Parts: sequence; structure tokens; C-alpha cells
Amino acid sequence: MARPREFDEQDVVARATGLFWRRGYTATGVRELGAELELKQSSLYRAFHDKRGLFLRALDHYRATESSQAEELLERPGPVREVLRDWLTCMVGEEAGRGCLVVNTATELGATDPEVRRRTEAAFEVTRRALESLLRRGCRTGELPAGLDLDAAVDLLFTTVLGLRVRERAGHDPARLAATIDYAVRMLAAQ
Amino acid sequence: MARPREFDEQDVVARATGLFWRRGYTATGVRELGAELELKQSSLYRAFHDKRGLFLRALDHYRATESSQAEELLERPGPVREVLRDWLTCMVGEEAGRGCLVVNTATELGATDPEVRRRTEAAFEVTRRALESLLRRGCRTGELPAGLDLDAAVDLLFTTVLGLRVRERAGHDPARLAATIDYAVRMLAAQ
DNA sequence: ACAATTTTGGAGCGATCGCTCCCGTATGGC
DNA sequence: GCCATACGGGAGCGATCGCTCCAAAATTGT
Repeated sequence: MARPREFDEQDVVARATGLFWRRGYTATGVRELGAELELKQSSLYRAFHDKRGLFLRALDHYRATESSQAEELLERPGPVREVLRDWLTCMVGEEAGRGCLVVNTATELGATDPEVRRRTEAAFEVTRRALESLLRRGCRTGELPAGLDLDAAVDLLFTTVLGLRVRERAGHDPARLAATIDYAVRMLAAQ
Repeated sequence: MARPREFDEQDVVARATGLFWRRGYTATGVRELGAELELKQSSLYRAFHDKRGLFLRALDHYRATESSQAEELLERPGPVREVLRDWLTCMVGEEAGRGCLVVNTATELGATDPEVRRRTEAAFEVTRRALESLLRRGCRTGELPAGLDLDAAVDLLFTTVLGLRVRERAGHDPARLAATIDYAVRMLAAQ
């Protein structure tokens, strides 16, 4: 019926995600996007409506990929605290200085754009749930204190993750971040 | 010898700080700044050279005011854990959705601008040192475990603060943040 | 009062912003 | 083959960007 598009939408969204991740939403121009995605503006605007539309797609893509990676890492067998430490280490082991797209977006756009906010909150929820599932397992197996306040511990660990990703974005020494992670995991078991 | 300027530089920087704080660096235009500061562009550029110059001044101003406030709160007498909790609560008790200028800046500009980075790092150091001083006092008075790994605890608490400020910026429920703070303080004493 | 100096007020620079429209082209169903 | 449809390519829209320059106004030392 019509000429098929010459680009893979998923691939384009993935590359756009990388650019928004590094540069932020406001600082990323549509021409910059066009160059990075090898996509003319007419195609970009027909496919994604506008810059914000592409950004929302990027947020969705980020959540989907991060979520699957997080779940994969968390379903691994092994000592709960080691799994947790590896997971946290992986969280801050991104390409240097990228931080987390969701954290960057939450601080850049704050609570201004409700549609963006819904996405950042959904992404946060993925992390939170992944943590809860792991801690619950730890309590079941006795690797974590039975009297652990699960909700509070999840909340605190989640907050710690956000802080770690800010620090990673800020270029803090990976060794220091690793030490912080070690201590956080140790504290969790202390109760 | 010459006509005196009609604006108070400190006041102008303070107001610019508020605007950068809410909107971020990139999204804040010089005309917007001019309107908020009641300052014509010619005056602005003569006084601060350019937009970035004013932003650097804003970062300095923020650090100075926040630092003095933090030190004031931390020199208060009283139980260490209560002082810490009050301080953390104050940290996230900003005007809703503002978060922390330094955290917002670190995630927005990352490690791109070395001059900015020096400032964010200096501001982080203020927080870190304030925490260290308080925890040290807690160890001295016996309010905190004697075997506390001071450096690690400071690092983790500092990371938690960053996370809390991200969450405040993201519009999370203040009650949840308060609960997170309570738990963090409790964990600190557990060792 | 006068000259020197620095201010305010504002027009306007080139560049870039997000976005739209048009055109020639390639691909589908009939 | 033919028309409808969506495509890639690109010019260009109005608006805003950061920034500069200049004239009029205001304050000082002499």
C-alpha cells in the first residue's frame, strides 16, 4: 500500500535514548538527534510527532531494557547479599558519567511534565519492586534478619541507589562508590 | 567618579540562584533572568560577563548559604541522632519540587564543565564534612557505636542525602521521605 | 558648571531552536 | 501499468537563543 520506512524504529529509539541520556532533554536539539539517528526531520516528526514524543518513547525504552536487565540480575541464584552487591555495582557501572536517564530526567524536568513524571515514577517502581523481591527472598532464606522492616529497607536502598547514580554521573571515583555499596550491603544485614 | 549601580549584586545573585534552581541551567534564558532580576541585559552582562558566569556565582552563593545553614544546624546541642534527623528533614523540606541546586546541576551538566564540576564537588564536600563532624561527635559521646566505620558511614549517609534530594525533586511524598530518614538514622545506630 | 565615567534602557546582531511544508521518489494494491 | 500512499531529502518558517553595541541618563571629582 505504501513505501516501507528505511529505518528500524526500535533502533532509532535506542539511539535517541543514548543521546538524551548523555546530554539531557533540553540540551539535545532535533538536528543533533537527526544526525545521531541518521534520520531526516520529516521522518522523525512523522514517526514520533515531536521531540517530546521521541523523548517519552526513549523513557519507555529505557525502562523496558533496564527493567529486564534488573530482573535478570535479580533472578540469579546465589547469596542474596552478593546478588544485591553485584546488582548495585552494575547500576553504577555504566559508561562513565552517564548516570541514570531516569534520575537525570527527574532532576531536570522535576514535576513539571506530568507525562514525563508518570514515566520516571514507573521506572522507579521497577527498581523498587526488584529490590523488594530480593530482600523478601533474603528474609525467607534467613540471609537477612527476620525482623527486617521490609518496606523501610527497600525505601532506603532505593534512595541509596538514586544517590549512587547521581555520584556516578558526577564522576565520583568508582572505587569509592564500590566501598559505599559494600557498606550499604553490610548495614542491611546488621539490622 | 561614576554613577553607582542601582542593584544589589548579592540580591541579584540570590534571585538568579532561585531561578536556576527551579528551571535548571539550560532551560533558563537570559531574558527570563533579566525579568526575574529586574535587570537589563547590558547590566547583567557587564556585571557577570555571561550567563555561565552568573551561574557560577549562583553555585557559589548556594554553597555559601547552604553551608552556613548546615553548620548552624549541626552545631546545635542535643542528641546526635535527633540533630541528624532534623538536619536531614530540613534537607528535603525545601519548597516543594526544588530539590538541590547542586544535585540538579551535577546531573544536568555531569562532568562536562570542569568549572561547574569544581563547584558541585566543593558543595558536596561541605555536606560530607558536616556529616563527618556530627558522626564524630556521636562516637565521642557514645551515642553512636564505638566501632563505627566513620568514613564509610559518612559516605553512605551522604549518598542517601543525594537520593533524598532527587526524590524530593521528583515530588515524592514528604511522609515517605521522613520515614526513610527515620529508618536511615535508626540503621546508623544499629551498626 | 563641567568633564569623566559608569550606569540604564533598548534595539538588534547572527545563530539556533522546534517544527512545517513541499517535492521528487520508491513501494504497495488493483 | 497506474494510482494512492508513505517515504527521504531539504528549504525555510517564526520564535527564541546568547550576546553586543550605542545613545541617553545619572553621579562623581574638580
